[in-house]
Amino acid sequence: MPDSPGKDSAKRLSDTREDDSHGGYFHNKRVKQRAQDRALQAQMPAGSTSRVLSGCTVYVNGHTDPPRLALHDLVVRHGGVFLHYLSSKGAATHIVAEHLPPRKRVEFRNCKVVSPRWLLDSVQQGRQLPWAPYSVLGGSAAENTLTLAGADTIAVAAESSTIPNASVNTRTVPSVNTPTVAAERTNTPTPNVSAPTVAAGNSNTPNVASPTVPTAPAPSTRADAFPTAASDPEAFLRSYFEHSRLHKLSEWKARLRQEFVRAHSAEPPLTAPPSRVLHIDFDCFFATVAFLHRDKRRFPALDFARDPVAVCHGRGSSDVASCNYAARALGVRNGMWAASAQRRMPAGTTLTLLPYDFAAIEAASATFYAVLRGCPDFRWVLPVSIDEAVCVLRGEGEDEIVLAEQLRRAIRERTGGCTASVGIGASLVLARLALRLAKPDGVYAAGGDPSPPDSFWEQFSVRDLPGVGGAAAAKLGGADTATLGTLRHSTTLPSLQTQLGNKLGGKVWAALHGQDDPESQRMLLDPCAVFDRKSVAVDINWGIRFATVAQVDAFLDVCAGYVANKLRECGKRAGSVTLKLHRRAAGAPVEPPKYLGMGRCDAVSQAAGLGVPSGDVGVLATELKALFRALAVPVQELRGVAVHLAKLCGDQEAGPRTPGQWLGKGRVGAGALPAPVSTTPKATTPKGGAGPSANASAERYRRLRVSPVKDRAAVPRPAASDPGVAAFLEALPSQLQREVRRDLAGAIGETTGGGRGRLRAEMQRRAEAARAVNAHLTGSGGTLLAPVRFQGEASFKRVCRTVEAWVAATCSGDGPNDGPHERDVHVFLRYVEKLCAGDRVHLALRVASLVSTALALREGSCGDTRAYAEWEHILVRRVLPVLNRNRLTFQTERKLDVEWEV
DNA sequence: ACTGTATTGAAG
DNA sequence: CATCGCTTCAATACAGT
Ligand SMILES: Nc1ccn([C@H]2C[C@H](O)[C@@H](COP(=O)(O)OP(=O)(O)OP(=O)(O)O)O2)c(=O)n1
Ligand SMILES: [Mg+2]
Ligand SMILES: [Mg+2]
Repeated sequence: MPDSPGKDSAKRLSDTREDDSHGGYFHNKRVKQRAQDRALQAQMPAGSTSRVLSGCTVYVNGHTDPPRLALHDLVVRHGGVFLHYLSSKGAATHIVAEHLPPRKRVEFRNCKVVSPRWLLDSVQQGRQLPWAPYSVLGGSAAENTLTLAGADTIAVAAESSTIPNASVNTRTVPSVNTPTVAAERTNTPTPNVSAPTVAAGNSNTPNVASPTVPTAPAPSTRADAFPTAASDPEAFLRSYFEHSRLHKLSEWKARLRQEFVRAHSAEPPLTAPPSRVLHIDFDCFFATVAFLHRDKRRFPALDFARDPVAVCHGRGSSDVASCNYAARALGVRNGMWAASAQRRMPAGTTLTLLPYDFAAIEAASATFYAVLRGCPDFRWVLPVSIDEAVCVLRGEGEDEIVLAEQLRRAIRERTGGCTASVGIGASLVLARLALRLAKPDGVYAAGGDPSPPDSFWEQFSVRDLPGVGGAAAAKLGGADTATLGTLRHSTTLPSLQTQLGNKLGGKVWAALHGQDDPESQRMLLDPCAVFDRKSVAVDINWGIRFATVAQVDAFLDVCAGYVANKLRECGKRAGSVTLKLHRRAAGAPVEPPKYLGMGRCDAVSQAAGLGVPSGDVGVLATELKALFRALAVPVQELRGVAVHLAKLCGDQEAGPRTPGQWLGKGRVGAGALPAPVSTTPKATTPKGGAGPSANASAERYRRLRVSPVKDRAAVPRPAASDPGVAAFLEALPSQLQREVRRDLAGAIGETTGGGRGRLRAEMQRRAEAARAVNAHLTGSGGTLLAPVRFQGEASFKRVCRTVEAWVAATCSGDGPNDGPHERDVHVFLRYVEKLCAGDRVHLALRVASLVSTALALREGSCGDTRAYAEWEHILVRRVLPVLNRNRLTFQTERKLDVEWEV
């Protein structure tokens, strides 16, 4: 027993409590370890952790798969307590083991002894699952039903017997990926194939849903039984991301990068690139993990080296995430559809489709990175993805092949049989190419001075070069590009640059000489700068089907919430937001071949600057809704929605033009920014029962005239502008600002010259957009908007005309009777409020901006400054507060650069 | 010559 | 039943100044 038995029980008790402040120092190793674990979790990126395992105290007994190291990471990451020693049986809430020898079986007969699967599945489903189905001691349950987070239900066969099943594959697994017999790999010593002693799972594994096992239908009736993007956007997004491999790949990558920066940000960049780098990558990663963790009752005799295997969700248009090398030999590739893969099977051969096992993938990756980070030969372990890293060697790496084999072996043994391959070279590109030759389950060190010999290059096609995908390969296309061996002798730098563009041409040219281009080298010299996040986004291009604008608005709210949360987690704010939409292409079928897929689409996007960097969900949602209307994709045609935030700056950091500018104006100190519009009380509104007095208006007018205004270079202004109206303008979503300015430019005759190319396309798009927007606004579609009436007018367009006429009439300049009548103002305000209440803030914004446009136009020509001042007052003091009152959809945070009071 | 935005392509 | 087609970044083209 590692723990001293002499400890008094009070202290022992405190070990299992949350509070460790009872003493001035830690009393034993376990407490210290737990503190380390908490610190460890605190270090982990916020989004990657959870409280799923809180309340669990886990002890891992014996050899497990995934290994103790990976389980430790898992438990700590998800808020559990990990015990390294078991001082008493009661100390742990759960004992995790693959199997127990008879003596332990007796010892633990009253404990919850579960297979590691319980941890993996609990984390995956986001809640602590019942432990009984995972019991290692054997339960009596015949069948249990687990409810997934997404509310689908699957049948789970519980382990019915504890007797080691002779029919289960218990032979040791040296590796599942057999190396190719490539004569070329002469400098690769044959991998040591002496059998490690990791058994391939003893199968306490519950039967996880697989593509070939239909999931039991839910009782339906519940509205959220099958959440769709339209019916329940939040639940839809959660369920979708739960299942999306690409989402997870991106999320994992971001997490790894963040962890790297956190660990290494203090280190200075290198001044010269390292002399050797080692690129390591799991072989057919998802497929290998899925095979090793497969349901061995369903697939007892599967031979991973000979039988083609692929990982996917479904069977027809489902993407193959990863396929094994047996499948690749038959032409199957990652990313291919399952049906397409199956079509490549010769007669008599079947492709086995296995389900994803995301939790086991994470566990294997944790082991992989732990092994690499524990290697003292590496200066840095640069994460490339969940299954791949570039290791920067400290020295010349004399025994690099031996080292590589040691790593591969450690990883294989500690992941229960996942093989990784290693490529080594003098540059990133050479290591990458070598990795390709090494696969599967091998090592290849690229030599040659200064560059490898022709025999090396002849084994690659241009597609093998990093940065060369389908499009670039097609541009090269010619005969001399069959292999890199011929290409590197036949081409020239200018020729490559002509065909591929300046940068890619140069990159390929460098690669053909075994060198990294400067951009790629940045990762080796200053990885933290490269890994520092420069944008935040969410993309949903699956399951996007809407019938109404209101549904899209609700979806955009969820998107805004998602990115705002992500921003918060990484401690940043955004300076701009982009909405990118996919729209069914003309001629594409309404329902594409892929279930709920996007099909053939056109993509359109538009950005909006936020003025002041923001992370506020209300600001983002408002902009997004305005952008959606600007892009004017008919809702029925929508197939994809993406929100990208850019121009990030730190949470605390001042935006590009905030306090400095205020100080520059000779104003107040840094803390004295004006109050947010939304919180500006209308207390100061000179509301003398009727409209504003002429005096008050004139006074305000003068004051606003001299008050400081935002940098005019940064925010271009309409030719005719007044600070008061300009301030109002700036409070609007930027899309509306843009439209107002464009209207002004058009009206004043500052039209921009006609153009060709993109401008023409843009004009066309605008015209189409105008029609679509009209369809929204006039309500001609009927289904889009219930009418809100103004002066008996339901058509928004005609309302706009009425309002314009009204503004014109009140600014005609005939003296004291000029200015809007208070009763009209009241009616107008009520209309604006109704629009807001009817969830049509965008229309309210539009009609309000219309007024400001009309005013700005008139200010130049006829100069009734009194009427103008009254209007300005109405806009700023009465309309804006109404708009601001709608906090969810309108801004809550943006500040106006105008001094309202003083 | 420089700026900013929209679009494309690649990667895993 | 399907099925879960993300996300980040560099480069480029083009328009405006
Ligand atoms: N189009 C793709 C490509 C990859 N992946 C996932 C599954 C892969 O297993 C994992 C790692 O990608 P790799 O490019 O490393 O591919 P594999 O590991 O599957 O094969 P290998 O590395 O042996 O070529 O990423 C995916 O889901 N879809
Ligand atoms: Mg791989
Ligand atoms: Mg990889």
